[in-house]
Amino acid sequence: MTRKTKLLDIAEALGVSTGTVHRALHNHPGVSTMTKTRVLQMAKTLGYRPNLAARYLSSKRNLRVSVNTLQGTTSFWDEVRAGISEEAHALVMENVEIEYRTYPRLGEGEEEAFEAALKAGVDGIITFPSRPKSLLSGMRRASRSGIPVVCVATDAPNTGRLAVVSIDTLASGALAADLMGRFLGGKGKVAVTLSSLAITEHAEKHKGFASTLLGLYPEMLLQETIEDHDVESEAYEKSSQLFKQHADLAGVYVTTEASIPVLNAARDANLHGKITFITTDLFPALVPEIRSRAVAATIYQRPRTQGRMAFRVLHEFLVEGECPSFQSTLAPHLVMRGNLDFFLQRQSLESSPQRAVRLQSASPELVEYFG
Amino acid sequence: MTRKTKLLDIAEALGVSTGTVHRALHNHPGVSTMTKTRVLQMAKTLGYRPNLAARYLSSKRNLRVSVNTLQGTTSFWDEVRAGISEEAHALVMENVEIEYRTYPRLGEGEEEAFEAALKAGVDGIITFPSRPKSLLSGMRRASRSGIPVVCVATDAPNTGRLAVVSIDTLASGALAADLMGRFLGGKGKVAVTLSSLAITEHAEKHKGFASTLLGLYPEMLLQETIEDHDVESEAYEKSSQLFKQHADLAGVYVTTEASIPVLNAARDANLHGKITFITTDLFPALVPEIRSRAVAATIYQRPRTQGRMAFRVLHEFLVEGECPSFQSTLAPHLVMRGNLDFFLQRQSLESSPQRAVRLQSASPELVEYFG
DNA sequence: ACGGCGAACGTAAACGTTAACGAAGGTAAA
DNA sequence: TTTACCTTCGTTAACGTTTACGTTCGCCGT
Repeated sequence: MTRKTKLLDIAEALGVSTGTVHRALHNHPGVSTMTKTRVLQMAKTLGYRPNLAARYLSSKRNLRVSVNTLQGTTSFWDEVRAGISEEAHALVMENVEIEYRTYPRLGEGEEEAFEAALKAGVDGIITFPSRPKSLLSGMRRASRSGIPVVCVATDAPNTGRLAVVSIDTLASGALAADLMGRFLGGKGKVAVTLSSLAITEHAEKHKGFASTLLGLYPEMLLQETIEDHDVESEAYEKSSQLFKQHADLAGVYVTTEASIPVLNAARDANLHGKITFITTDLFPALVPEIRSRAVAATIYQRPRTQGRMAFRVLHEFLVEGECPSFQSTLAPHLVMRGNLDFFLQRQSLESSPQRAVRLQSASPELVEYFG
Repeated sequence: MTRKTKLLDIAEALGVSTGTVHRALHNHPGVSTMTKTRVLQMAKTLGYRPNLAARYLSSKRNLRVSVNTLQGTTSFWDEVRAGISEEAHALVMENVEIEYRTYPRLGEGEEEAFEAALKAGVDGIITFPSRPKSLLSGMRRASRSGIPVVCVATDAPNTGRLAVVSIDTLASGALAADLMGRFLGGKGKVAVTLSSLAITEHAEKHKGFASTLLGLYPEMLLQETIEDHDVESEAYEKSSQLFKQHADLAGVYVTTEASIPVLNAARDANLHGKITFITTDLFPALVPEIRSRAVAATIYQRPRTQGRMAFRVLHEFLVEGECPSFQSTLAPHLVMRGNLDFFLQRQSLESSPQRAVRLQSASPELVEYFG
């Protein structure tokens, strides 16, 4: 294989200077249409690919990305932010500044945060579009200005966003359904509780659950769905009512983040050991419920990995002008009593990443890490 | 925050030249002990961290890594190699050459491949130590020569290897046990088939399965374990015998790669629908078994991700002199009939990674990707 | 005293890209 | 014609590290 072609190769092949080639390749002003097309053509035939090391070394601009997420009452978004921060830190090469903009509740202050990020002139945005409609205008504008926006956890369709990183929602629902069917021996009444069918993410999980359950376990009965709008009291009230109406309920798939109120409602209705629960996410309050086997299984949405992926996609686009894919869906992890401890251990390990250094051949310049 | 300290900063602070600083930091000859310690001290107080872009741009040495794995009859190792290749390709910055050395069978040609890699003078090795004892001498030598070795899929203890990337084996076994217990309603006879208890990986899976099963489902009975040594006929014979001896067997956890012979033995013993199977890995022949529900669930070991992680760890060490951790364990994925299709779709997507480019702000230099 | 020889250190040219500045040439206004 | 001002392009100094090569020294042996 011949040496990699560089700017100078293109320049010499055309009898121009590297400056002209650079301007042509980057759509900078000051190049005639003729030479620009000639440069582009030659770049293509020579198979030019930029040397990122040289590019970074030369331009000391630092990228600024805004991370707009829910405030961290639930540990989910803390983990997402941790994943983003980790991946950003791993890119020692680059100089990335991360600005966190959080909003307290679903849809509250979401649009303002986005506008603030735009006004601040960031180079890219990672956001959780809980209310896609309210963000539509802002995201469209960002798209037109060439500012890439990556959605995490849930999609915002038709907004011109660069990419979306999320759990495979259909697969999550389908897995929950198949597990539920197996756990219950293929028969019984089951129900789903979720935040709101208006959110793409939850609607798809429900769809995956329903279609798989009906397809694989035709003897099972799916009751009507509960929407709690992420309000704990609403979750408790509505599920209490559900348990009252269906005393013979065998299983519940809880897609809500507010799974504790649902469990409490079951406990108060004296259905504690009688209902098989499959929940979503993994947070401290859920741990004893899994350990006591009140919850049969929970579907872990890997927030940290979602954060890492989101940043990686955005960064790759900012640096290279392309990104791996428009849609990155992760397979969820299944956590049960059996492997719960391994998960908790993994989490605690990840949150205090003690970097390993090999004494023998470590460069002396790295001694600082020992402290 | 002040600007990053560079070589020149250290040099000026001490009244020496950048060349001396560089030699001191890298243990190169030609520096007095006095100045070397002074440089190291100053580097630490100034918090020097090398600029990797400049480093790479300057030195055009390319890294060579050897990947020693099993020949790709099973799709597992093909996926591992694909993951390595993917991650290597993603590092556009660096110039990494990957040399694949494969051996036909477990322990056959393994040592020779390792010696060949050492003799070829590679900068790092990724290997699958199926017979850790046979590799011990070679790996010890590699360690002394400062050549990092990363183990994939299974560990090779006390060999001085840099790191190991594998599935969390204990968690895998524990998850299988908990699922088995739930599927079977907490009672019944179950058995385990595996390759060999001499392989760390399989021994740990068995340990996780056994302890979780006995701990969580005290009414279940665990029969003695079958070792098939990765020979298909042996797997068939021994499991046939098992089914004959225990006609009331309720479930089998198949950790072997040779799960098909076990399923066939059950079919020939007319136990087809009566036994709940939990298998390992996901390969074409297993797909119809899952679809027909002969296999209740399979534990997917994410070979591609293992490959990616292995390369990433090795690369980070080669470039930065440190690595994220000595032990990277991945959580396995659970594949059932419900989410099978999503997994197959994901695999096919990953194997033909169609890169997405955003037309609007894509640099013209990237036009080549459209072809 | 001379040459030779290391050890210890300085010097400067690479690596490929970016961006600021300058120099041609042409056109339009004075 | 001169002045000014574009457009189009060439020139060059950064960016921080690596590395080959030069330069001092002091020391030894003849």
